[in-house]
Amino acid sequence: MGASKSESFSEEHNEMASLFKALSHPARIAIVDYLLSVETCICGDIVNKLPLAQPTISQHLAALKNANIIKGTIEGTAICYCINPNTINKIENHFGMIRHKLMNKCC
Amino acid sequence: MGASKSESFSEEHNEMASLFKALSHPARIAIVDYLLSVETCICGDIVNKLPLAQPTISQHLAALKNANIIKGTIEGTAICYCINPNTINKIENHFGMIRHKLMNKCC
DNA sequence: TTGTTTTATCGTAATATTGCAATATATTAA
DNA sequence: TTAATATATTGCAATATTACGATAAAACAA
Repeated sequence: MGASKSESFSEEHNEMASLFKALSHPARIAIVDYLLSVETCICGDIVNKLPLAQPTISQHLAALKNANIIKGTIEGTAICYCINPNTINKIENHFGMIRHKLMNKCC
Repeated sequence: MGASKSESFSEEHNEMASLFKALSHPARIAIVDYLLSVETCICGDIVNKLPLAQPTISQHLAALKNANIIKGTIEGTAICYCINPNTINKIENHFGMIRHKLMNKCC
């Protein structure tokens, strides 16, 4: 007891839940927001933008990277993180499906 | 240590994170999916559709209701849950913003 | 009233997340 | 090589989530 019974749910439901879980922390929303606000795919100064220690931010970045929401490429000693548009598309499609099904209902 | 430093982030970032957190469990995705699949806003048989005990489902429903993703109206001894389109709109708008910002970038 | 049905809450155990200091790793510069 | 810089990992404590049995609460039926 205590552990999530993810085996009991469909792969698609688990996948969407994982994507939303990756976005379920304000620091990770802020990271995505920051990555969208800079002209180029800017790197490690995320640490200076958030009120969290470097290891904590590294973990949040790893969570976003693990969910394929961002991707990072090594650039010298720094790493250049940027949004992965494919994953954004996937989430948008999910809500497109919800929107479509909602239109056929009253509520 | 351990607790989320939500005070340190903007209200909007916290709000979006809360919405995504409400959707970050496969059971809750499945509940939303089920509510979208039935013609009318059907009620308590969600319990029979998911491999979870009734108290657990009640908690998941409460989490969705608390995030304003679903709303429930008392219907005799049953409760009729259905999707709240306003909250779906809010999330869609967030991704609309992301989409808009992404278009002005290369990555 | 009593019994039935439906949903919510309590209590508790198992597990997961969050945050950070300390440390490790990797790349560049000198 | 050594030093400096940038990011990742480890280890641990605090907190949060998940799940369910037991029980409570609310609405209706008889």
